[in-house]
Amino acid sequence: MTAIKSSSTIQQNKKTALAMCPVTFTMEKIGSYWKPIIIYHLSEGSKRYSELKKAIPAVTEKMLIQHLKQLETDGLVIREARPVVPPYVTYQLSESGRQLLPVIHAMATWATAHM
Amino acid sequence: MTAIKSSSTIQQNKKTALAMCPVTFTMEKIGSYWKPIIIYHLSEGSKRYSELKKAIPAVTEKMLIQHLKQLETDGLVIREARPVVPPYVTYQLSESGRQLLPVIHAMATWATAHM
DNA sequence: ACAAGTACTTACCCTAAAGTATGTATCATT
DNA sequence: AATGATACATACTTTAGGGTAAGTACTTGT
Repeated sequence: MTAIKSSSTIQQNKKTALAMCPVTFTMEKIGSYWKPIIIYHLSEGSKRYSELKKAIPAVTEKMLIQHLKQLETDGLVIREARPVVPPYVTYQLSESGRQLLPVIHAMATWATAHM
Repeated sequence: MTAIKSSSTIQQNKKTALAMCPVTFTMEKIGSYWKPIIIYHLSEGSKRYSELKKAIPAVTEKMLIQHLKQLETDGLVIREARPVVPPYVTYQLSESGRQLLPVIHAMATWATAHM
């Protein structure tokens, strides 16, 4: 987890933008270019960590778990770990995560119309 | 305009993500946290540069024109300059820019439901 | 002569996000 | 005893985005 300097101007601007702009709030949650991809793949249903890795070959492991953790703490995905060896961990969209799908879908339709 | 290193892995990953994921394509166009705000303010209609500046006090001039230029070259906004002094420049959403409004709206509704 | 207004432009710096590489724990299998 | 599989963790480096500050052009008003 990267440490953030809450005193920096960037963070201050983000704060005010967040307070005033709901769109920016959503961007905060899904605004990296890996997160929408992860969410998209989870829209098909629950997936193991290794399945996600296979489904998204370009992502590095660091990025993958980093974003999965963020999505989890943001309440968008649910992590389930079975206490077995080797580990068996699955990720699935939460309710608010699923409610993001219209957003994802709206973006996808716009993109396909304008690529 | 910041020079970008097209050889970097980041850019390579973006390319493959763009080719495969329409959502990422949309993110490329509106994925900074100023762009959605700018688009939102232009959704009310054509605005002068100085009006946008007043409407979004936190944005610096550099960021504002930088993103306006990008939005223009991406075909999302239309710039009109009247050849007068002092300059009179207006910005408005293009057709594809207006078609983004459902996306913005979807994000806003999700945000207000989950803040 | 000089300030003011408008729409930029440019040079420089700082930070957060992303990438690279390597390491860890646990048990089953060979 | 070594290897493989799984799901991470962590130290270090690079890069793109954003911020700061200052300057430009052109004309009108004082």
